[in-house]
Amino acid sequence: MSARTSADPRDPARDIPEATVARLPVYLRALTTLADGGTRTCSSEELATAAGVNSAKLRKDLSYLGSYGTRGVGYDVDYLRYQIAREIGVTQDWPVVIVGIGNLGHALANYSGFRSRGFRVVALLDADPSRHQEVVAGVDVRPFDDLERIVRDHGVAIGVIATPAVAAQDVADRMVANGIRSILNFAPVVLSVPDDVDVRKVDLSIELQILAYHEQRKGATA
Amino acid sequence: MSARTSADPRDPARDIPEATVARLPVYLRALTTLADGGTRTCSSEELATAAGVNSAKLRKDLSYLGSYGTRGVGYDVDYLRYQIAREIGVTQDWPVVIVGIGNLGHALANYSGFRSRGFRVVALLDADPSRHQEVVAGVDVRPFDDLERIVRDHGVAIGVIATPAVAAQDVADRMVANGIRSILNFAPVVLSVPDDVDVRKVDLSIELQILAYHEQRKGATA
DNA sequence: TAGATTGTTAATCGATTAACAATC
DNA sequence: TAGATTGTTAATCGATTAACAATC
Repeated sequence: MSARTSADPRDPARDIPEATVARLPVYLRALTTLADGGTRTCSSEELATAAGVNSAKLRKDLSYLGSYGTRGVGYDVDYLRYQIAREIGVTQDWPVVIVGIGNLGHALANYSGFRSRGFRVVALLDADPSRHQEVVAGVDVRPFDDLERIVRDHGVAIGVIATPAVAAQDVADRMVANGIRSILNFAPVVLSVPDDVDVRKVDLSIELQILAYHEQRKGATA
Repeated sequence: MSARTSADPRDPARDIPEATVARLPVYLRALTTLADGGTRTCSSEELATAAGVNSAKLRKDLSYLGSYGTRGVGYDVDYLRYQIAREIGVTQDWPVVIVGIGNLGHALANYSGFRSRGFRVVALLDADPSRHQEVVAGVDVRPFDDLERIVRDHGVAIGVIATPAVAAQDVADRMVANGIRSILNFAPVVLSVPDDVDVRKVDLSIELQILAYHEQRKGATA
């Protein structure tokens, strides 16, 4: 009778399928857009359209969280939004550290979407001493060696790697050594980390290559 | 006897599973790293490790392309690299246009990984006239209205959207109107486009939210 | 030949979808 | 009650994996 296999959707230890987890932030954003537009209630059909999925998938996904709609009526936008935010964990504030303040690091530090969605950039780290005078997006750029102190002082659990490829594994090792167990990696390398560390990667040129593959095939059949 | 359902892996019109297509660029990068390090031949086990997958999945993926290994020996690194590059379509050069030259647009324009992987940024477009004097990464920033001419002159098939969310749908509509059928979207909105247009999205805060979900659960069970 | 490693098969697992009973 | 819409079921589809025959 492990908590991991509980069938009760309100059990916080049950597993939500990965594909569903990846879509919850999309639903959250769609609900926020609806709320900003003055919508108080919506059907699964409306929300699905706003999120770019079909309504069967949306309802199936929401069923893993619990039963937050009303049959014959639909969903209360604010209520559902809160439930999803709570499920994801963005009702609390997540301190984040960004390592590597090149063009991409700058863009990330300035990205307002982080703050508005529950993330707070508490430090920007760079190995280059000539950058340690800079202030980016109101945050001081600090030496990479400050990582340990910053993780401890702010309780950082999420690290973002925006360094060149050659530095990324070292940065990841140091993050892991300091207790960070969730890493968002923009460097084009496969990071090797312990099993209990989560790495998500964003690789711009991989995305373009996937598009190129399909584009090439469109040309061939057209 | 449709070409779409051909079983011959060398038939260029057959379908490769999406999950496999998304991993081919990873294999390509791993092979390039191996080649740069002087490796001439590798086993599926070595390549799989370098790419961060298991060897059964790697071999299954490669089997969709053809039979490019030698039993008992492994794969010739350069040969396999060429075959994957050809399959993806990055043996040719893809002209790309980037719209929206904020922090992220700058980072994308300066990203050397595009050029080295078969993509060439032919134009940077921005709606803000005060930016039209700028030169970023050796490319002039032009008015958004130049899109039609640039797509025509350079044969652009891939567009990158790095504008604020409110502008993204308009930009997508204009791209589609000008014949672009592959879009990489960094704006946090669901784009609505015709069926024959491919959209891939990169959403930084969604990636962080997925990490936050898992991080929250780690805390609960630890 | 003996050892090594690919390419393929078949079983399993997870995700998607349509349909509809439950119920507001 | 009649109409609308959710939450769930069950079928289908696609992806992963282990095992191994083929073959260098």
